[in-house]
Amino acid sequence: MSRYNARETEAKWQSVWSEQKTFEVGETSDKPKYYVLEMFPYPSGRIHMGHVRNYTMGDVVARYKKAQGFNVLHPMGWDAFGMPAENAAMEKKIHPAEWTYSNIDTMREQLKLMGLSIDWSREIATCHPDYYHHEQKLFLDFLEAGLVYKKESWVNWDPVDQTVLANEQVIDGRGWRSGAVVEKRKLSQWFFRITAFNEDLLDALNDLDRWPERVRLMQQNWIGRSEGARVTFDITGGDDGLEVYTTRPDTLFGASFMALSADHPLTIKLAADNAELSDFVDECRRTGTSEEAIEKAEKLGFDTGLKVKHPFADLIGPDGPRELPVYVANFVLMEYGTGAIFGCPAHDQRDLDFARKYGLPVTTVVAPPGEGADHTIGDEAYTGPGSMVNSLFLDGLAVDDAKSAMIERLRADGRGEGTVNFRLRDWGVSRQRYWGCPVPIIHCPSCGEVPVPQDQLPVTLPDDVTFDKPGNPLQHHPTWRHVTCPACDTEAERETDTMDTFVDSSWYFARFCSPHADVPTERNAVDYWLPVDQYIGGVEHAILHLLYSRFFTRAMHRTGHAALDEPFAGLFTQGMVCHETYKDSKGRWVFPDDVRKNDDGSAVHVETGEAVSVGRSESMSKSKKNVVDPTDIIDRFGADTARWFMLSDSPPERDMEWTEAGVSGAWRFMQRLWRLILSVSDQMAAQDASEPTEFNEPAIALRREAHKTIASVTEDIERFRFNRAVARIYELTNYFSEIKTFDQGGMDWAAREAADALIKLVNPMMPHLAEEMWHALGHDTLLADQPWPAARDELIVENTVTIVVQVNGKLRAKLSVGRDMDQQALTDLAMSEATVLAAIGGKAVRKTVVVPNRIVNVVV
RNA sequence: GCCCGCUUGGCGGAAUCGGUAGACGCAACGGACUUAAAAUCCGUUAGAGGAAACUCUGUCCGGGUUCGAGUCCCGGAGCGGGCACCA
Repeated sequence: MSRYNARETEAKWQSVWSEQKTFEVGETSDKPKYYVLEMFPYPSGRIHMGHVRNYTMGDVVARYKKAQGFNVLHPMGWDAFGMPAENAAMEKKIHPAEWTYSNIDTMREQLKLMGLSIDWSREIATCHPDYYHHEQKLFLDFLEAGLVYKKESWVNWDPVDQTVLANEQVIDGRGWRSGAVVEKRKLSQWFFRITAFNEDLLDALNDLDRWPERVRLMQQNWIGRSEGARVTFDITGGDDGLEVYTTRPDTLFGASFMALSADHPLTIKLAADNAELSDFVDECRRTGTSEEAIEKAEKLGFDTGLKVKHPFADLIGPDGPRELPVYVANFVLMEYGTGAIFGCPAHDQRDLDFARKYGLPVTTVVAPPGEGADHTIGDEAYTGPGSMVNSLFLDGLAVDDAKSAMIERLRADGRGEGTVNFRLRDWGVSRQRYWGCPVPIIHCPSCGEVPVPQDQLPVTLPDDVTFDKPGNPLQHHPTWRHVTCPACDTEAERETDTMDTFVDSSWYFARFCSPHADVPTERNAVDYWLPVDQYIGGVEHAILHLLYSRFFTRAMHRTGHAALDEPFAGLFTQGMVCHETYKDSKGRWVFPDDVRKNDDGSAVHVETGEAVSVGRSESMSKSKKNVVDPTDIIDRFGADTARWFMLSDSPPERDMEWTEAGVSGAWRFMQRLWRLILSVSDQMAAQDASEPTEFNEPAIALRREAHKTIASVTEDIERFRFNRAVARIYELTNYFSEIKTFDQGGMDWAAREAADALIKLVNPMMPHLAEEMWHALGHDTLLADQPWPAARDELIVENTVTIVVQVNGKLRAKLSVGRDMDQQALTDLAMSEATVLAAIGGKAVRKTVVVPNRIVNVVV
């Protein structure tokens, strides 16, 4: 019997699908639409196993939904702007565009080897002017709608590379590339007003019922809504008021100091003629922003000498906090709240540490249950519930009641109000880089910031750039930025900042609906396809990309480019692909390909024969060399083997381990299934034979197995339990393999039915093999166009059931009886079993619990 | 520090309405076929006792609810993830 030749067969069906445009779709179908999308790849060079896992899952869903009768959109594109292309330009002297497009060509070919059901006619690359043209249009529309603005802000500045760095690119206070100590600089930056939607972005999370709970929680925390109050303190001997934000207005009578951010306007004003304070402010700014730096940084304050009056000073006795000293403190952030706080040491740990350090009073205002006004605070602030003390009109109230009472009183006195505060900040998108979408703005000395007129879009990147000096090549370009002002026709300059690459990926799912349109989105197409019904990708994008996309969709809605707010109706976050790690005796990482495992589990280097130590399994990464090249696997075993293994064993949301043994297991199954279909094919009924009226027992049993499998695989795919679906398919295959003859009592017909069903169930996972088997059984249709099989419930019901007999909850016997047996008869039968009687041991039966068709539990 | 998740054989994992723990796969072991190997096929495989029928113990640990708990509740440990000078 001939072995299944994956390489030839896969190439054959891939070209058939391509020639017949099997997966190309339009908007005019009668079928309901279904949009399946996997996060598009960055063209880094070659595809990796993470891509294979991601796109296999998406393809299972896409092929399954197509079989279920949906008009399925399943597109692919390239997230093609970004730093690595510029790094390659600097290191390898190759133009970013050339590097990127050549990577795209390589990766497209690799992806095509996987046999994905993708509509390649919709392919896009974000670095192509056809794409970023429309991104610039969106930017200008958002600008007009007030959703884009420019402001000065503090950024991480790398003085060597002369660029702004994202927080993630600052490691231990140093630039990740240059190693230079990062400075904080105030720069003019473009921002997207994501905070315009903060309440809605938070509330709408509740309706995303097909998103993982975890991701919704992460976004919720990121948006960070808190309820509190703004309170104004008057500066003693001045006209100005200082406003603070607090979530604990109830503790206002426990206040003992006020602290300002180093970047607070008042701080800056004071520092102007106070050298000591000015030095302190500089010191604060030098403090690293890394987690570690913050952890280690001492809480420092600088006493400005200023005092503020407590809002209720008139009510407070001479011993109370009528006046508070004003400090500048290194732990107060200008970006959160108002950049100023009042400190209540008794009920906030950080305030307590600060108060102890600077000898400030600590007054208890919340007494823990059972304690009174004389309760004293030691080294630990009390943050629990209790009743108010030392707080005049709040005394005796519980914390929550005191909060509302205080807010009400502040409002009545005009001293403050209850407010909601968000942690979420506007999205700074300016990057001083070449390989990104140019911001379509012209700076005119007389007109200010002028949008590039529609008919001058796109603002394209110049090709002739150099990367031989630090900074933004667009700045160094001799002519590119010199233009005339569209408004007044005098000399002006282009904006040389480009946009954060997260902007590119914030709307690509919409562009896929009408990828060749001369506007950002064709409304009939986006209205038809969006939202994405199933989005699949790594959990590492749980916050940024997914939040930005949710913002963008709202902004596109507001500017008329779409008619919905939520881009992704369903989201699935997949786990990573892991592999064992290997190191040689010198501690250098070794590729799995260079390792040979011995039977005892030890490992040696293939070439040198030197012993290699086996480390724990970690997510595949180039730096640890624990990577396996997907095309290598596809070349040796076929794409179907790789796909099948990806789906086997591990639940898709969890990390999986890639093993050679697992791959060969998948390959063996592929061969086994092929042999099974060939061996039974000549015993099957003809394709068009009508269903017999009678079936013998083996035929009924085979049909039951087949229909049970159809039902559970369908359910498993619907619920993203691919590992279970795989197990069910193994079971049916095993069952099928044990039957030796198919020639009587309707068995030939049942065999045809079961084989067709099995092939259709396997199709989303191993489409090439399935297509080949389909044709081997004499079908002349394309399996990719065939409907999903329907499970017939009446064939699944079993007439015989197994009843478990327990005594005091312990298994003692199993009975095989007819379905729906009378409870008393069942109990009698159970009580006649020797093992049951032995377990009862002559004791009196207290009661018997009977669960129909399942269990009898005798309690003694 | 706050929030969230996970913990089941040698391994990945099934069992999620509270009702047979270990489906399915991998690995291992034994056997058949073969001059031999590969491939394939058959069998065993949670632990302990027993010739066997069977019995006992078992789902991270300690309690609890229940006729019955991997599953529900309380407390704890370990691992992983998110957020964090957030006022």
